[in-house]
Amino acid sequence: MTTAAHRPATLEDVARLAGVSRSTASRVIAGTGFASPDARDRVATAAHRLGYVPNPAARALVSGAGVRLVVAVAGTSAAVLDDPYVHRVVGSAARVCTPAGVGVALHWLPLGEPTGLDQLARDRSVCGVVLVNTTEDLLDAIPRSLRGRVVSIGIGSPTVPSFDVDNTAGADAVLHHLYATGRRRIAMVTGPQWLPCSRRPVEAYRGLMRQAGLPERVLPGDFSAARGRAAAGEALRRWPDVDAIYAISDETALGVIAALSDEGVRVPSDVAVAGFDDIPLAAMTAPALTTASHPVGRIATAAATALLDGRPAAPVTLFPSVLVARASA
Amino acid sequence: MTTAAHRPATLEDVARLAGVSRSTASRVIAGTGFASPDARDRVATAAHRLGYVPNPAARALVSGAGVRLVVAVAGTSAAVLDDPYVHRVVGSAARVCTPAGVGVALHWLPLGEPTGLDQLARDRSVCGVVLVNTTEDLLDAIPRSLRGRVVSIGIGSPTVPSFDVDNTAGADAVLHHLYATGRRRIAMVTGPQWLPCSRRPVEAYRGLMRQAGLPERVLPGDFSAARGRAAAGEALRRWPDVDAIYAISDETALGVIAALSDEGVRVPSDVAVAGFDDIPLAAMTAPALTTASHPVGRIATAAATALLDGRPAAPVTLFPSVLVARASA
DNA sequence: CTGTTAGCGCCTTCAG
DNA sequence: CTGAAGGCGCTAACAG
Repeated sequence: MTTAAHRPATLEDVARLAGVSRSTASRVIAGTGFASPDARDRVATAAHRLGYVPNPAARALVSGAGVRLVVAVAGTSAAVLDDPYVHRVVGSAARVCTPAGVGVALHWLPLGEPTGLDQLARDRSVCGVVLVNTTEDLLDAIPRSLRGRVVSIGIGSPTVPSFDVDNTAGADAVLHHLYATGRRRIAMVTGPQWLPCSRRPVEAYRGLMRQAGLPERVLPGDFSAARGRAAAGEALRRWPDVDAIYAISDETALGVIAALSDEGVRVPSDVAVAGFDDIPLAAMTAPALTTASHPVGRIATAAATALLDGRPAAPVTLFPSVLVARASA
Repeated sequence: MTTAAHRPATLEDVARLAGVSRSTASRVIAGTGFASPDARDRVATAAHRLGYVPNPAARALVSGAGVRLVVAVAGTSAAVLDDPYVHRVVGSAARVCTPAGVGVALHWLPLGEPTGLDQLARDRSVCGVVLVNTTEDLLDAIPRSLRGRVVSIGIGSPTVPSFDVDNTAGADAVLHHLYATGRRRIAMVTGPQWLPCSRRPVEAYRGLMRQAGLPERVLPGDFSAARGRAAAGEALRRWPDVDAIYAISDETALGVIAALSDEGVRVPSDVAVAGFDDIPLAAMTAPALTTASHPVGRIATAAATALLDGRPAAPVTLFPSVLVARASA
């Protein structure tokens, strides 16, 4: 801790100063194996005085561990990597990986050609892969050698633990809220068709509409605000009596509200609008957005932690999605 | 590319299959040094057939390079690491670092005790540090051994290249817009006091107000939407004639608008509101937010790229901040 | 132009 | 309980 040595101390330096062998120093610093209290103490002191910081790269090399955790995002174009959702996942992952000496990498998995995973499987610096926007095809394409080192934020499989929000329950809660507050002409803006986890809310919607004897009005979406704007216009045109629009993303919902306002339609008196995610700004818009929460940070943290821990995770970890009733619906 | 070998191929395997030495294989794969067209070809073929992927950790170990790029964020609490702005920086950095086999780590630098940097300096797995929320104290505390491996998103120093948005010009543009559209009682909500780059807009504001003979009305802020809500109330109470509120963050501006709406104050007819950043949602709120753009992604990309390239960057790289006039002001 | 020779910093059997 | 020895996968001088 004293001198800012120009050449950072190595384990060798610590061992020499402590008057022990590298092996012993290694044991006490890694906290593995035996060491006498005396040795333990001298090594600790030496390490402290030298300001010794272990080199994760060397450590990984010898133990075959890997120094990078890869966030692999499926999508139609590399632009998915700029998505705020993806950034939240990467940020949260980086935060938990840092203390372990692991860095985070960000990969794009082009939809329909899942060979990208093969390369990751052969990269010995990769300690694990977090799949985002997981599809069935993707799960099928996971190389055997990656087994046990892959988790999914979204759907999983017998060999790939899933960390996900309870989409169905979240959608149900919002839809019930809409119904309970008197809405009967409810339109829905979906997520991307190819994304499994955006199908569940649609099923929930169709089920409830059918059950209540209400018309089904589905508009395809892509989670974007721009799509929300367009979808609102379509909804108004096709179904002038619409009294609620449920979007599967807060961004989209805000786009819907913006378009509605432009058209002179009032929210929520004329048309109620609800979203999904509860992004930080959802509480700050006018009107404040009614939505279901989606703890992205906690999910990503759990997924990354499972990988770092190494031991097999539960097949499915579901995070609750709770209704947040605000002004927009 | 053929077999998904259970044990990933090493350079040794490639060399053997190609019938050359490890060194030669290394040269053609790393693209460094000489190699006959023949050797080059055979190694390439072998590597391809084996699906060889170099191990960045081993490579870094021997070349002394480092496998992690650290995003180090100064702040009063570790909660800064959850900031959307920070996540954007990390995401963008991860994207450019990935092809280089470098992972991204995320560190919190507690304000006022800059010893965190010492530890980073001694970690041989760190190839570079991107400072976020840089303060003068932080710049002073950078260990010599880190020189040339640190860049700053924010203020810099003779030894630390700065990548930043042109705050002054951005603030000027917004303020002039406010003035040009007839606003004369302009209040401002600042960023955190300790953050150097949030001081420049304040100076711009004071300068312009003084020059125009208008009253100075400054409210301390912290970039948060919650603070925006509170600040709007204060502004209304202290200066009932206020006709514009300029916040140094879009989140804060949206908080201001929300509070104003709650109070029955109309935006922009009663009070104009402007922000700073142009976050994606700024165009989707009602009213759409007038702001100045802040290309966080490009800035972070440039900063990370400079570190990866290794060669000294320009002392200051300024990104333009352009006025985006929408409905709120 | 190519192969040989040394390690990078660390962990992990093994004898002692 | 401890030290000696070997090697993780790769690159960087060197001689040939």
